[in-house]
Amino acid sequence: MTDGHEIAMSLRGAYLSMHRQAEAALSPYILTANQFVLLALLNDRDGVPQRDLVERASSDPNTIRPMLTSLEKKGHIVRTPAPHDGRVWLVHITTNGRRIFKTARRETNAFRERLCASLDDHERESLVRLLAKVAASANENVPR
Amino acid sequence: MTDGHEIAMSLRGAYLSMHRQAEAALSPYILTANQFVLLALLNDRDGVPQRDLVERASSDPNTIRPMLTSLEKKGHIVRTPAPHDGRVWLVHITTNGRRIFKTARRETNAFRERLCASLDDHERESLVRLLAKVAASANENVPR
DNA sequence: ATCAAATAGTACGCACACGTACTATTTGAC
DNA sequence: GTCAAATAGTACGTGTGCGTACTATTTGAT
Repeated sequence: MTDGHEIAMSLRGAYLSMHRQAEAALSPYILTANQFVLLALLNDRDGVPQRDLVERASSDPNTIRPMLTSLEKKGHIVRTPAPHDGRVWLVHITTNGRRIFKTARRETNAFRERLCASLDDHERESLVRLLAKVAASANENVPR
Repeated sequence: MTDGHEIAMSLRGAYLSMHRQAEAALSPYILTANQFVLLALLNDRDGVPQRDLVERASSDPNTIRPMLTSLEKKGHIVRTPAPHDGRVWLVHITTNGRRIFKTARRETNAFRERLCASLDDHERESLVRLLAKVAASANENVPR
């Protein structure tokens, strides 16, 4: 029987292995895996509050903040105050940030293809669907 | 189409959500999720070199060492020199460590059941199998 | 027997991941 | 209009996660 402990250990093992590979693949571009994730999110949609990135990255304000500071120092992003809400800062990816991101993405394609290599189309879709279920059920008992 | 990026983001999201839940569930027992993993491994088989734990925990010597130091300080484990190899230290779980582990495991059953709750038997088995494939394909291009 | 290579572990540093506690600003019930 | 509650973000501390560089010990080719 497959129990919760086994699922937890598999998920942990797969994530850590993937994360190590991602860090190694990205290091030539002086980007961490997490910084790459932020740039990918901003490449899709920028000019957004930090809160938006926190949610899209499945992360936490206390984690995102120093990463944004670091990306800002490198010139990959800028933050501007939101016009209609004094609490909010909007995060924008810079031209430079977009360029670095696209280069890093292109040059790390092999990493992403390796992730898929051992799975057929149906398995990939299943995996994403099952992981989404796990994330949802983990999150649902976190009320506000 | 499900691509590598989508798999990576799902895996990241599921792992981080699960990890947060695990930390929250374990905090009353003054155990982190990772310390719990080590105690679980030692509960299954102890008197083992640190290297063995590193592999079974999908981890790294530099990560395991401070965790063992911390568990040793709490009296949950002890380390003894290996009789036949002067480089090796064998890690043993103490009676106290085993007791704490079993209590923590019992009291966090709900967390592990939540992980399974949204998945049927077949889905659980699929998920574990697919995660193992992902971990294997991530690891296989890490030669010695 | 000798010594280079391999192996187990340590030391230290950077980057998350996230908790608690805080400030600044906005919203909404009255 | 007022003020409590909610929201966005900051500040700081602990615990991984893992890289680089190191010591101690063992192994294996010669």
